[in-house]
Amino acid sequence: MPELPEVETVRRGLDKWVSGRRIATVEVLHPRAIRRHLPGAVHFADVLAGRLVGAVQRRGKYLWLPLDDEDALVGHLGMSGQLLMQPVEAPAEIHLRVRFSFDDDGPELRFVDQRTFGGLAVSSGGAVLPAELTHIALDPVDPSFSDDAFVEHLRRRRTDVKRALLDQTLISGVGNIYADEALWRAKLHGARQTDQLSRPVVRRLLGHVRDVLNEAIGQGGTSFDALYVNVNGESGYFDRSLNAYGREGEPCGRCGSPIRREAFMNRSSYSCPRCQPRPRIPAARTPR
DNA sequence: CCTCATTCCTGCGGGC
DNA sequence: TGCCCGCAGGAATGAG
Repeated sequence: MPELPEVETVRRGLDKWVSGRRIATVEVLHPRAIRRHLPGAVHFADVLAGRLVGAVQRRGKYLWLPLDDEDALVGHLGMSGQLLMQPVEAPAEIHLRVRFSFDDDGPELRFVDQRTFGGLAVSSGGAVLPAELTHIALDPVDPSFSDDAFVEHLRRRRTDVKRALLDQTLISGVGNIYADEALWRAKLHGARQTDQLSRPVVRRLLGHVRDVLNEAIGQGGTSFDALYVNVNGESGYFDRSLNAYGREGEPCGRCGSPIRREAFMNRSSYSCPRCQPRPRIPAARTPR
């Protein structure tokens, strides 16, 4: 499940392996992988052939390869997407969706994606910031991220704090895993209402979000299975550091209470029943 | 402008 | 042995 640390790990690998190289040919093996590229697969391949790749960029869970002539190749890994560097002669992966060769005949770039939630698209004139990403908020690792603006914005919302953390237009890069980890560190239940949290509490929570993301980046991300890997096909090992996510029934690292799992937004939330008590009024929705 | 539910997709594992 | 179902879940989309 690639979130910011996993995408950043991929970005670093891509930057090392494809920046400065010129794309030769592009082969689209599954149309769904380029569904966001409205002109279609033939145009996608044609417009990328011969383009020089610049320094690889990232915002939240999106990454993009700036191209000469100010366009950009935008990518999102979705649930199971991988961007892999492979020797040209390596056999095709089962879920290989798009393949890029380079004019130096070196290793090729492959987009592999089992569940096809991810995708690639060419953004016209999007080298600095692709138009497809303008609605995505800065991520907390970005030097331009404003902590003050985030605190005010979140407190003006009327929703659960976990929903807010997952809202990419409010803060980007946080997914289910790191939301649960940050909430555990902040000793907050995800169902707490955003408009009832004090500024210091929100600020502290943001600090934990940033810490957990940075620590995970330092360890090459989290991986529970082979679905998430870096460009060399290796898994990160931050999962050894997880305190809440996926640990149902295991003792809380602070108080020893068994970690609980609750349904939330058609997925799972993990938390400590003692450190993170459920709010007394789960969803008191008073008309304004 | 919000807020929220729905939808996309496939492999895996549990239950019967 | 094999089938069915639920689960994993990021983000676009549209309704209200």
